Amino acid sequence: MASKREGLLLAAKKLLWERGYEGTSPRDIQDECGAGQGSFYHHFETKLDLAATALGEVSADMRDDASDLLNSELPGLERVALFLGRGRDGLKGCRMGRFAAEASIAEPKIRAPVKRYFDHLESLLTAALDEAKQSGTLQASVEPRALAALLIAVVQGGFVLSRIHRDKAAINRATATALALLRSSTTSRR
Amino acid sequence: MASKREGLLLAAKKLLWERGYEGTSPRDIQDECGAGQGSFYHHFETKLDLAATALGEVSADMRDDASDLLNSELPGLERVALFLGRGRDGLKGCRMGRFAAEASIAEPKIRAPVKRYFDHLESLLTAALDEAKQSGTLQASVEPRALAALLIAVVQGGFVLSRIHRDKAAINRATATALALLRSSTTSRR
DNA sequence: GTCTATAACGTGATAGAC
DNA sequence: GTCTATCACGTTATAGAC
Repeated sequence: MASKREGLLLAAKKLLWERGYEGTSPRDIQDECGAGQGSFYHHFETKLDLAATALGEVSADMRDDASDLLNSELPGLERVALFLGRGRDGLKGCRMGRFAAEASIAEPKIRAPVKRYFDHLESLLTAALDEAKQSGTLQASVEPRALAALLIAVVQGGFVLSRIHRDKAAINRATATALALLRSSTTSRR
Repeated sequence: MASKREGLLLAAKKLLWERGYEGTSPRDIQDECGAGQGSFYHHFETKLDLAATALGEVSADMRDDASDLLNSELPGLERVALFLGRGRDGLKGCRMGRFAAEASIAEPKIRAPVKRYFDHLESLLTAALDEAKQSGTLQASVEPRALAALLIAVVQGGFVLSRIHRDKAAINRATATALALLRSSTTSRR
């Protein structure tokens, strides 16, 4: 029933990830999934409308993934280690962060799902770091919220490094170094 | 004499910073500096050619700035502190790093000046961190080169945070936190 | 719901006058 | 060197048939 609609959404998610909003035309999306102009504009009012729907779904999926990873029973710092240590392909870019440099980020419909993801991630990391601080694993001088933002920046900047150096692992070295630094500023060292 | 040529270059530098390569048309550049099509294609073969020239100059300027900042007489860690602590307007984006997410980064003429800047910056930071390690200010467990890449990632990711949260100071909080973390993992604490 | 045809506009570049 | 006119093509969308 909603076959073409789902196809268009799937194609949009793929191309928005690979090329961003400005780099993806309605025509590209149609060709990707074998739909015509009619299907596109029957199911979605504009390109922006389709992109907003697609990004809303991607944002929700990514928030769920982050929750699964950061809400475990493990100690706070180990949950953060899991987040930093999960392998990433730096050449693909972040499906949310890639829009930061685009003009399209000025569009509320684009920015909303993106910001919602980052706010959610920051909350999860802050909670984990706060727990680490309470338990004495982390130094008292660091503020969990500021530290959470820093770690998110490392991941986003890691994507930049990977793309520039054409080295998909550069981002993983950056996150590993961040974790090492975090652990080295830890109170309990046995 | 080379008045229009210089005007075109200046306009290109400005617009490439604000809108990126794909977001800037030859027409935009002409209008920005009051030149016609003729001037554009007399002085530059293509849009890519003009962009490469403009980015080459911006890259050189930025490398010089970085050298001035990081080659002082100060102790290694203090030079790094100067780099991290220099205020940035996170909403403007990095004139080199902003191309990382664009398809244009695949063009050798675009990528070359960008990569050259990041390589230079990494060398300068590595040297400063190496000195800090030699003098015992920094822990022996951290590798200067990996740490340098991490700090560059923090700055680039800081731009992403600022743009997404519409908070030009978000990047400065990220770099300040990175410096605090670096200092807290330091050996000599008086 | 899905298709093809078409339109209005912008892009990147060329031609040729001055 | 600089200008205006023009071009082939792509983009975002609308119209109307099936």
